Amino acid sequence: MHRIENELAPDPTTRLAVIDTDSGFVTVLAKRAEAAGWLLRTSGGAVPPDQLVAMKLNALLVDPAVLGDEAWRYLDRVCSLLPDLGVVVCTGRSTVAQRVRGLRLGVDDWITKPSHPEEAIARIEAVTRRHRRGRHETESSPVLAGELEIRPDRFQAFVSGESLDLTRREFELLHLLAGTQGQVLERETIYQRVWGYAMAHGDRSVDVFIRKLRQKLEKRSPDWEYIHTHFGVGYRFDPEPSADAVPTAPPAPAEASSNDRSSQVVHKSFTAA
Amino acid sequence: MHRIENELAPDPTTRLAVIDTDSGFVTVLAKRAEAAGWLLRTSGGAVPPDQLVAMKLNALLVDPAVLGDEAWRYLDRVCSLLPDLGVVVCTGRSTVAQRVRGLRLGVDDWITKPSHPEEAIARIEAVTRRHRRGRHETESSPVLAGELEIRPDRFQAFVSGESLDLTRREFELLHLLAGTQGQVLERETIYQRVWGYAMAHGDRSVDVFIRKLRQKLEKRSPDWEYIHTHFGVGYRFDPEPSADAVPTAPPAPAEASSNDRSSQVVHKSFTAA
DNA sequence: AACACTTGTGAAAAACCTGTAAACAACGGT
DNA sequence: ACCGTTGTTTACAGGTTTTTCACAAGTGTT
Repeated sequence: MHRIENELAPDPTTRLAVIDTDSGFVTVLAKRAEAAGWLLRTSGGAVPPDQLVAMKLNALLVDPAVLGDEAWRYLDRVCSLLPDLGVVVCTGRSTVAQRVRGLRLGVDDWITKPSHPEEAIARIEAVTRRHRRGRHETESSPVLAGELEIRPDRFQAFVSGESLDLTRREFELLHLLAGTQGQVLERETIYQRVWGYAMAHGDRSVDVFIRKLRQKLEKRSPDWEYIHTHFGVGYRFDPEPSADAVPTAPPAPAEASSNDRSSQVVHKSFTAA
Repeated sequence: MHRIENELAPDPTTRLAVIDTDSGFVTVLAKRAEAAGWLLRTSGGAVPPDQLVAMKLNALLVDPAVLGDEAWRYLDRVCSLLPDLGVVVCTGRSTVAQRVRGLRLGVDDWITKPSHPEEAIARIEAVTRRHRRGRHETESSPVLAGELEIRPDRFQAFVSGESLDLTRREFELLHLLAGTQGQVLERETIYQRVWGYAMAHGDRSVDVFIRKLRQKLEKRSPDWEYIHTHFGVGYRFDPEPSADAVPTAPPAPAEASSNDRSSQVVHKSFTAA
């Protein structure tokens, strides 16, 4: 079919932190980043490296001016502590010597203000792109949800070790949903992210795949409900034990239980917009 | 066909090609590059992408001015064919739009003349640094998998001392797979890593080599299955004894078993479902 | 209650993927 | 230039997945 290559959000989760006090610049940047579907966090001062680790960032944009005397030391620490993080420095004036020093330290790109936000974004993209290629392509950290274990490295989901036998599309749909737990996603959004291009009007593919997913989930994990329909809107992924599940039972599949709604929330803490 | 020589060595040095006619700039750069021990090749005009492949470059510095009208097309082709190549563009004047376009295309950095050679070098370094990190080390230590012994020092695999008679490609494919045991690798990834450049759409080389590998594996190690197909995705290497293998045998192939990194024995918790 | 619209469902059709074999091209050595 | 080996391309059969479609069932509104 026709694919309307949409440049928007081919990568669902770029996590960027900005350390800068130039509010005008940051605002524009934030708008652009949001449009691209990035997760953004801004700070007006140095963020301790261990906090950066906790944020699981892909890229960091920093103006050393806000770091004061500690700037070089800070950059050095960050770069050597987080070799997988893309670091872009954005300064007012700078000398060749400074830039060379920074780049040698481990900074990936160094741009100077006034800088067009679009270019900053493009450079951050370039840096993270390179980065992603370096480290093993696929985002391979498993996701847990209800009884489910979603393993990107196998393109498959499991319940207590048993595969759901998902096809590729099914897996990608599930992975997307699980990655945005608790959020209602519209069909258009889902289609765009999973299929990679814009959904044609009247296309029911998403519904069909949701059904297939529900079937396979039901088969392996009968006592949980994962995908909820929001009439007129879309779908929401949120694992919860079925109302009609046998709480105590002789053929007790009791082992589950431990997992309750509040504990799933893990991810969302990042978007402290 | 000129080529930077000596493909045999693992080659820790940076291999850089420069496409530019600014002899002054190039000369200084060359001096600096030589001092750093880099292998350098310069050209006054576009170098066909397949020649770039043969050069096994780490980085390419190019002034689009010498490419004329073809510049964008050329950059696009090079970047998509060689996603692992660090590409730095170096122009006279340029607009934000041009730089953004370039970076989006896959260019890693874009600097403008007049540029201090030291900075150019530093940026090329930054661009290749990323890349090198991800590059899996050409380990020469033997790998054990099922009944297999894979010996990179011989470019060959053995079963109880007997060679599988793998060709070079076959060996590299097997080595890659064995090095990522348990993970599903997509064809594109496999091709990229083994062949060194991007897979053309519709290329079946990977499948064909998988079959050859399977044949040779079957011949020497009939009771094991090594390569698993994941429909719509790719292949996964995970040695496991065939279902139909003779469990007890006088010429007992029992000896294997050492390898359990990919624990087939999934922990089925007492879910008496 | 009737209506317009949205969503669930099952099955057929179309598209796609993989294993296989064989032809073809490129290369290296004699 | 010839020949065997290695790597690439192509064609096809058989199977799997994805898309499409018609209709049933459900939801919210007038």
